[in-house]
Amino acid sequence: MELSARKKSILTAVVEGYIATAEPVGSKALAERIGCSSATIRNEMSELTGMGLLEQPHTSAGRIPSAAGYRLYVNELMEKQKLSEAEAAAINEKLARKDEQIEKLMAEVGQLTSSMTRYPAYALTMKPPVAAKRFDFIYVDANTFIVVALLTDNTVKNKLVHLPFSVHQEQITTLSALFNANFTGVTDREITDSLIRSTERAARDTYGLVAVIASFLMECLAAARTAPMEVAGASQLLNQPEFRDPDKAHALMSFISDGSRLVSDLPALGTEQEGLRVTIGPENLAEELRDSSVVMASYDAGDGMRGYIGVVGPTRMDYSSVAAKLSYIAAGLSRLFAGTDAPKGLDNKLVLKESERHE
Amino acid sequence: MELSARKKSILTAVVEGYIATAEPVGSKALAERIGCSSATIRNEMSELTGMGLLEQPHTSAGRIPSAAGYRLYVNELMEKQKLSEAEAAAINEKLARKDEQIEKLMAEVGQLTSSMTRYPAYALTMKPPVAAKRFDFIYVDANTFIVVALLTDNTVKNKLVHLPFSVHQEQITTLSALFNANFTGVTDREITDSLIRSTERAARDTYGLVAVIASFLMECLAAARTAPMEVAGASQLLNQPEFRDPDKAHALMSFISDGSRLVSDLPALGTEQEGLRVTIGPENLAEELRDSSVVMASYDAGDGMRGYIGVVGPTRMDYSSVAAKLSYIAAGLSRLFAGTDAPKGLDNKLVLKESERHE
DNA sequence: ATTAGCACTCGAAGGAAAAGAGTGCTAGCA
DNA sequence: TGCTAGCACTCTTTTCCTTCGAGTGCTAAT
Repeated sequence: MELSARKKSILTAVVEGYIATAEPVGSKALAERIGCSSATIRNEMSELTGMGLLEQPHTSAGRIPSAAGYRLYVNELMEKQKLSEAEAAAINEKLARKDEQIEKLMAEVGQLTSSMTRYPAYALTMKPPVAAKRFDFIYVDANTFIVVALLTDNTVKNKLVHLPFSVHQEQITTLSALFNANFTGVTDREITDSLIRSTERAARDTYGLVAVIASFLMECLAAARTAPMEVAGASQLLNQPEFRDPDKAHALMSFISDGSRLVSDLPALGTEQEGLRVTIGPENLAEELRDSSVVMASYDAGDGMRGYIGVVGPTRMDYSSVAAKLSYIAAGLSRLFAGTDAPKGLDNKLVLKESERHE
Repeated sequence: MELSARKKSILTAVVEGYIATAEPVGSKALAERIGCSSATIRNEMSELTGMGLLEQPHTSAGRIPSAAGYRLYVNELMEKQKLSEAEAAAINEKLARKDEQIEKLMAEVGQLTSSMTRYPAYALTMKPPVAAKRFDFIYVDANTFIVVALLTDNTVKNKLVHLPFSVHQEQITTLSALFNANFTGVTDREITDSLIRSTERAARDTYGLVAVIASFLMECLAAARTAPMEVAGASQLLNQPEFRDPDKAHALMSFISDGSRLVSDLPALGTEQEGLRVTIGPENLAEELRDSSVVMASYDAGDGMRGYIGVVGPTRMDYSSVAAKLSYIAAGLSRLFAGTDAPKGLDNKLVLKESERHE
């Protein structure tokens, strides 16, 4: 059922008023803004309450939006807000010098997001499965060699291996050839015991060397896929009046500080609109988030990777402003990963397309 | 001036009572424990107050320890507490399976420390300067090669380089030889412009390749030295009654969440006793820590590295228990790094001494 | 030196009253 | 029919006052 225009503006005004002040909004305050008397507003509000879009904390208080009210506001009523030039400039400046390794970049993006929105923020990247493209074994000395693996996502992993016995250069070379033959193009799930056994036989490896290197490879491949989740600015929660109760604050903060809990619940839900997803209060799966809202934006991290940034806050979150900021940052990140912003901090004569580096 | 034995036990009782209850301690409560009447206690407490060891929140309240009182308690009165077997077992178990890269290890140690003490914790490692031991350049294709650097701390760093022009295998080999000749044994401070220039000339490098690789190297060396600082469990603060005021909690939490602020102030102060250092309230340099105390323990991380773990809490911190736990964890870490605990998670037939891996 | 006793202080807790904000409803008006 | 003015009513918040109790400081007695 479609709402009348006036109901819409009343709902909008209640939502925005409540977002701004954290106090229930009364009819009198709206009369001027809507352009009719407070009694009329009261009637309308009463109906909106009946429809489940507004709530009354108690009989003689103003109205606050219900989860459904927020949802309607976010879906239909909210105006797309623009960033101030100063804000845009601040974001651009932060993103401009980003040529670091991806973990650091994510950590800084998290902090940027948190400081711009004044809510706790998280940042993560989802990667597709990877495999090794090639192996190189560097012979260091009789007891030492280095395994270097170039992965399909163009990251490089390495491992220094010390042995309690001697090997010859040729043995290393053989091993290298075997790994290049047997383990390239293989994802972590495809590394089976039988693959390891057969390679061991081929290498005449009685010391478990193959197994060690294979398990190193599996670890790398698994790690390359799991998202490094960054959480920043958890203490921003304490700015919000709804978290002046330390117990509530503590509960939510422990939850969001545990990245794994957050990430396992987040991507499952909500529908995405223009790369933006808003999950309001009880829509959240996690019990701990039932009084909170989550706004997340996604961006294209290149090579089929998808990245996410988001913030957590009370349901009374400034959705409009947060959405604008997240979209802006996400767009900046997409651009960054697309490489149209040349990575800086390197000698630009070279225009190296610097891959993600691993340390 | 030396305190009488009775004054000492009164001070001890006040400190421990206040630590336990967060309430000012009155004379009546102590009478039984000390073994004389409350009036006597009052006289003694009055003198202790005069000496600046105790304080009165207001006329008709009990006494609480002053910073000086805590200090005296920590230095002379506090009994070394032993861990319960369950606690020790929990720590051992956590530390037992630690063969990961150092950043992850530090993060987990921080979390362990925080969860054992119920205070926010931090963990960091100070490393001596490092240099490269050897370079290997892996030719991938005409436009791509990988630089692998083995550092003196036995970590391996690598970088994938894409070129907008072609190179031959031999050019890469030449470059490799030059880097092994000019850049091994060189710390980050010693990489000068003139060194880069002369290498560039020797390599007939007109594309700035040498500069790019050198700057990569500098970054690695610098990063290898700077401590990765991990902060964990900041939300534990909210368990403490002194941080029920959200503003205070927020102020301190933002401070400790910013690792750099913390690390710059911490190591400067306090005197270390048996690897343990306690900094009480106003002894802290940082304004934000003036109402808080910091306890840190150091451990030997091998290869001349020193590691630190610590917790931040109210001045009314359970120094005795925290000190015991930190010492135990620190000792465990020293043992871990000394390698007497064999790293697990690897095929033990091999007894690989696995170096720190870099990704 | 220690203790019992007592007057005094000051915060905490409780409770009634007043204030204030907002509603729901009814009646009147265009 | 839709809007508005008015008013009684509800419920929270604030304020103020009292009471209570813990604890002190001091004095006098042991």
